[in-house]
Amino acid sequence: MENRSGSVLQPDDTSLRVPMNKKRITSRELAKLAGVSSATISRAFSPESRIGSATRDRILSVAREHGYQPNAIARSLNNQRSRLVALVVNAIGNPCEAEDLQLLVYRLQDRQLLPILLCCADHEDRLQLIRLASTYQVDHVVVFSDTVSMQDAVDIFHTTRPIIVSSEPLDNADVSHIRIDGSEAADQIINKIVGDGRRRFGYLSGTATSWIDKKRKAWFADALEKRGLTFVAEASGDYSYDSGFKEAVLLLRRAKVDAIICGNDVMAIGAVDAARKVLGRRVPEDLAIVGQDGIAMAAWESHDLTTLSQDHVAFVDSIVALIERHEKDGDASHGILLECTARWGSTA
Amino acid sequence: MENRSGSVLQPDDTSLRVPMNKKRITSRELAKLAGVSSATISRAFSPESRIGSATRDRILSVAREHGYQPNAIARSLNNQRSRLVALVVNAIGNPCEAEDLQLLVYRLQDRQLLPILLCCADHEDRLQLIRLASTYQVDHVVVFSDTVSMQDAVDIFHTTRPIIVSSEPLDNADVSHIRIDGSEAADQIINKIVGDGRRRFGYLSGTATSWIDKKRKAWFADALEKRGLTFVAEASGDYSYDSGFKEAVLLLRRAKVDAIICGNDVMAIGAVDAARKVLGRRVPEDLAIVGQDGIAMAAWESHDLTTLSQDHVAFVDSIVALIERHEKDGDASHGILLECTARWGSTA
DNA sequence: TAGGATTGTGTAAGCGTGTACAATCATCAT
DNA sequence: ATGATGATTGTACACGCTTACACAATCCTA
Repeated sequence: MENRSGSVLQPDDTSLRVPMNKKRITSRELAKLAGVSSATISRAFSPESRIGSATRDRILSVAREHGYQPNAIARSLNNQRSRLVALVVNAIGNPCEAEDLQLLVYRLQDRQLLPILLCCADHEDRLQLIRLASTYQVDHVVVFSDTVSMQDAVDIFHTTRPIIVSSEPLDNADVSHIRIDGSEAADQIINKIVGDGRRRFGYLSGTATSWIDKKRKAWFADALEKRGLTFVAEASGDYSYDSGFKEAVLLLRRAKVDAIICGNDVMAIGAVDAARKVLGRRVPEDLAIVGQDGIAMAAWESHDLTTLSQDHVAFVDSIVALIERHEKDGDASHGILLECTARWGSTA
Repeated sequence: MENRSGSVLQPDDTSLRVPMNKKRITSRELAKLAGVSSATISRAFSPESRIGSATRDRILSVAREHGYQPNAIARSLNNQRSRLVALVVNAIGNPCEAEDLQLLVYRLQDRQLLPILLCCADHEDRLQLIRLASTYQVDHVVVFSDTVSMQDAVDIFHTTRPIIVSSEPLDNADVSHIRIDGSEAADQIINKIVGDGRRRFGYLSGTATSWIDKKRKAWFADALEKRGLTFVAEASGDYSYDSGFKEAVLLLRRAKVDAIICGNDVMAIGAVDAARKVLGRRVPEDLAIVGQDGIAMAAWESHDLTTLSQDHVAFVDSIVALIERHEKDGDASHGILLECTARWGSTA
């Protein structure tokens, strides 16, 4: 406590701004300053409250002068409403999740909701992490990550109905969910590729623990089966470019395929690079490659990927719609179904 | 395939788990159940407290049984410590920010700190948004976005010393900052390109409101000047691929240049694509292109970009270090300087 | 065995809000 | 003129937790 340094010892430096290190002022102190009770302060800051408009103006002016803002923590404790939303995500390094997240955050901000971000991918104890977030009494939870089970989410957030993104039809009454279905689009894609005369398909899947990945694979497997075909080679990466690149090299070296379906776009881009630069195969002439997600990057000239694409705007709209319905009637659980579409590039 | 669920109530579905919609139990209620006072409950959950280990075990067991977790909002109100960190970002759609953010979030989570994410780019009233976050009594603020001024950050977070990322040397005692300097690396890059015989440089800058962008340009302009050169053409985008693509086309059509420096990697990739696909110029033979950021994608085979790269790990380490120093001694403000490095690809 | 130190627990007072209820006051119809 | 009415504001408590303080029980030392 002896060797304090910095601006503390400069009482002269009083600019017009609120000085740093000044303890935050409370509503009771502001009440003194404005000559009213703290209840009136509170009313001045909640638009629905009945309060004389002259009083309100005066209070707001004094508040501005002293840099007062109501303490959201105290308000949350009282209200039983925190205006916080937990977003449980695998990792935002993946462009697909980053793009969706970006959109969602904007939409939440517009509604004065603040997102708490939880990244599960590299966290050894996901549940502990999510449990921590749940103690902040978040108003809503959106689970993007398929590495945390729906039942765990329900258990941890007793009081909040989670919004789950999945590819399975769910019948759990305790959650609302958005189901992504790409079977139709996968069928179109397979139809086109088979129509081009290709018969030997490989699948390059993402993380093994991901059950969304299994579902994605099933969409294509079903489409192949309808035509009397199956995957003749398989490999498994981790959704990263590097893994797509490496696994594609291995797969192409050990198996004769003329088409590869990849678990996501980033891996598909890696696979294209591997095929062209390492194996010297022409894409799409010698080898068709298909991604999944429909990220912006897939449409760049340098990639121009054919991909099973999700409608990102509709997706985020759905999440926001579910949040709004939960705010209205906390009781009901809802489900939304979203269909994917084929986005045609030059790689298949 | 038959699923298209609306809002369906299913009251019979009672599993063995903690039932949904059960109101969260409080410490006082748990105290009754465990036959102790609520103070003892609190002690059981704070490791430093003096409490009999038998009592603690019993309480923790009863707590688990009833799904009790201390309410972090109430705890924060009491402690004056929320364990929340505000991350003020432009947009996470940009891979550079997404990668840094990803790393940082992991590091915060390891320290039991929870990030509140604020995206400023498309938000009309940034300050209002940030003000909202400040009411949550966040323990720390990290400002990545150069669209919000340092002084605004200080004003809004009176009580918290913001951590600012900038490219200017700051002498504001109220903030800690991390300064990114790329002048040395820019000089190396220019040296190499000039050594290759190129003399006509163009600059493709990012968002006009960004002053980091100005600084980046200055690094290269200075390096050119040292060699008696200047930028002979300029254009301005918004850090996106599309803008990089479009502006590069325009720039290349109206000016004769043999090298383009871009404000970030994503724009550089767009410029490369434009040069090759639209203008039919060979990169790097006819035209050198350089990016900035050093995102993972820049190193992909399909791009193999030469770029002025930041050390992302060191960057995030610095932020974490500043946070830890602030936790230790809230009084002092600190500064950290990070040098960029040149990362050589095949585009220059 | 006494007296102090140590340990474990309860009591009560906040932390900064929102809000039900009471109180005040001006307005207005009778 | 008077009581009813509605608009404002103050008072007091609750939200769920932590912690200073008090107090009882146990332990140690001489």
